Amino acid sequence: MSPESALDHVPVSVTPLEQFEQYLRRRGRRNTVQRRVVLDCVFRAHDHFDVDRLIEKLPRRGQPKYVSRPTIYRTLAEFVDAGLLRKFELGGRAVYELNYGYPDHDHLYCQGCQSLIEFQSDALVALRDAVAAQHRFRVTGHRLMITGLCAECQSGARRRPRRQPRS
Amino acid sequence: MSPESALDHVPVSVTPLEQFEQYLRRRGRRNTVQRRVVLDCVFRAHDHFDVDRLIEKLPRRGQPKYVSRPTIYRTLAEFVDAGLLRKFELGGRAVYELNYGYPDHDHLYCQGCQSLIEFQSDALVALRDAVAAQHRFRVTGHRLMITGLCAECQSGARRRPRRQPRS
DNA sequence: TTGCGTGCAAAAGGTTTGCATAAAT
DNA sequence: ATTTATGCAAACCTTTTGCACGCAA
Repeated sequence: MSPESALDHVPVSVTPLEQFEQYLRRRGRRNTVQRRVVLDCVFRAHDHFDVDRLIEKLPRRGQPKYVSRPTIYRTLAEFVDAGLLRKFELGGRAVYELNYGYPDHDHLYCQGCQSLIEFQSDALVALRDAVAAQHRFRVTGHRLMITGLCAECQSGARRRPRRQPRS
Repeated sequence: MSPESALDHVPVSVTPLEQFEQYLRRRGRRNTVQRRVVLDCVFRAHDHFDVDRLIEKLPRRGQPKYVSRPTIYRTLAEFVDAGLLRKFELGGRAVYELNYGYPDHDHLYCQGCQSLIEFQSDALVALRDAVAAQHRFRVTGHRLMITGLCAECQSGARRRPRRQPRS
C-alpha cells in the first residue's frame, strides 16, 4: 500500500448529506428542512424506488415533516443533478436508485415479481464502448435491462405481485 | 440445400398483412378498414416512430380513411401482440419499431438530435445470457440503450432538434 | 431584507376506458 | 343477427408549472 492510499480508502469520508450540502452551497441554494427530510429517507434503506414508494415512507399531509409531491419531484431531480441518485424509467414510471459510491450497474427485471436484480459487468462496458467507437459515437452512459423470470418465479407461481405497470 | 429449405427460404412469403390477418383469424377478430390503414402506414417506410409521428402520416379527422387516436393505440398494441412491432419507452413516450423479419437489435440514442441508431451484437446477447445464467434468471428479452452524442452532433451544434423529452 | 423554496391547485402530456353506434362476420 | 370495433369524450396517471406565501441566509 502506498502512503496516499490511506486517504483514498477512508471508507465514507463524505456522506450523501455532506455531498449534497456542498452541491447546494456551490450554487448558492438553500439547505431546507424538506431537502433534508427527503435525503434522509432516500438514504436510509432504499435501493431503488419510485416516487410513490418514497412517499409511503414520508410523513403524510398535516404531519410534522410533511413534504409535498411537487417538492419531492423537484428534490429528486436535484439529487440526480448532484450525482447522488440515478433515474430511469420502467413501465411508464420514473425509478430512482442510489448512485452514492456505487459502481455503475445494470438490471435484471423479473416480470413475475417486478423485482430488480443488479449486476455489474466490465465486459458490458467494454462492449458498449467498442460499439460506440464503431459508430463514432461519444458515450455518456447506457442502460441495459434484461427481462425475464427470476429463479424464484420460475419455480412455483408468481409471488409478491406489486403493481401492474401501465405498458 | 435440403428439399424443405426451398420453402423456408422463400424470402417474404408471409407479408405483415398476411401475418396479421392470420393473427386476427386465429382469435376470431375482425379485419377492419382501420387496422388495414394503420398497418399499411406502419409498414410503408417507418423504422421506429412514436404515436404522434404516425398520426402525422395518417388522414386527419374528417378525411376518408381517418383512424381515431384510441383506435391507433389499440391497434399498435395488437401489432405488438402479433409480433409485428416491438415497443419501448423513451423520454416518457412509447416508441415502436418494426419486428418483421428483423434480427433483434439495440440502439444508440443521440441526446443532441434525438436520433436512434441501430446496432446488432451477438456478443451482447452472449454476455446477456451469461449474466442471466449466473443469476439463474430465464431471459425473455433485453433492451440496451447507449446514450451520448452521434458523430454529427459532436462536430458543430445540435441539428434537427425534434421535441424535448419530458425527463 | 432579499430572494429562493414551498405548498396548493391546476395544467400538461401521454395513454386508457366507458359507452352508444357502426360495421364485420 | 350477433358481436366485435370504432369514435367520442372523458378519465387516468404521472409529472410539471404558476403563483402567493414562508423561510433561509
